Amino acid sequence: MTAPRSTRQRDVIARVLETAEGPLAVADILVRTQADVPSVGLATVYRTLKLLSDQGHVHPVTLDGETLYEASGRGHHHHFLCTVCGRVFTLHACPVSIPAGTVYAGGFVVEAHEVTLYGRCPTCASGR
Amino acid sequence: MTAPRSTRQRDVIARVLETAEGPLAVADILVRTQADVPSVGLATVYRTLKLLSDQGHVHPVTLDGETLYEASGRGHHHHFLCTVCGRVFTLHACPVSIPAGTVYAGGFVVEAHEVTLYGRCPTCASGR
DNA sequence: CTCATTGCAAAACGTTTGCACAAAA
DNA sequence: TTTTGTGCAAACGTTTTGCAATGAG
Repeated sequence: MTAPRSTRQRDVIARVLETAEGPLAVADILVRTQADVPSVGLATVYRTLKLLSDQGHVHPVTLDGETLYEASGRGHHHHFLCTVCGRVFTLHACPVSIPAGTVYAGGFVVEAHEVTLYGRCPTCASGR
Repeated sequence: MTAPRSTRQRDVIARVLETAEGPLAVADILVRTQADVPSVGLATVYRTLKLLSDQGHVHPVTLDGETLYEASGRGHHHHFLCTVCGRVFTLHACPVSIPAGTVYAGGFVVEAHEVTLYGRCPTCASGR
């Protein structure tokens, strides 16, 4: 196999995702990348995200109609979207127990699941 | 209040959604509507979907990056996306028990939840 | 040198909007 | 008539792609 050549842009974009607290919008990824590589363009961000996705290092999360990206390999988790401030949080708790291969609801073989919770985050819930 | 005037297009689009087995893509809604009203245009479909959404008769579902629409008022349900045939199914079973108001994962007040299951639908699972 | 990667600008795609015309009241 | 709804085409924002120039080996 041919190992992809390492490039500054790719490394920076990968690190932006890896160090993020949660999933990021493309526009967000662009500005964070430009903090290190000011000349980087939008096309490169999109191309790199596709490449990293194909390699499995990153994956898209569609949340509330917005496409965000997050680093893979962080273990099983879900997302919480605060209906007040709009921020997205990563929750490592899981309210679902359906092992892969479970036959559910009359014949549906479940391989994976995704849960999105909506409500008030700790900050917004405390009235501040 | 002014009751919206009934129109053929609107009625047909609403009925398309109401009689659908699950959420539909906009392109799908267009062709199904054109079966009854061949002259209908895409803009009218979008405008009508927005109107029906604002009235609460219909709501968008973003699934796997695609925006689909389904009729409201069908009770609590979730979606199953078949990884083989790509079809979306509506499941009235719910694998989550988090009543509204539950404080979850250390301070997150949950008001609603959404679950998407991935796997093989009954047809694809039976090897046909 | 060769060849993958980049930035830019143009194209493509899904969705929205302006406007003149048609339909309903 | 007045008013609302419609179709078309243009506009819009986001994502993708063609291409010439750059950068790495």
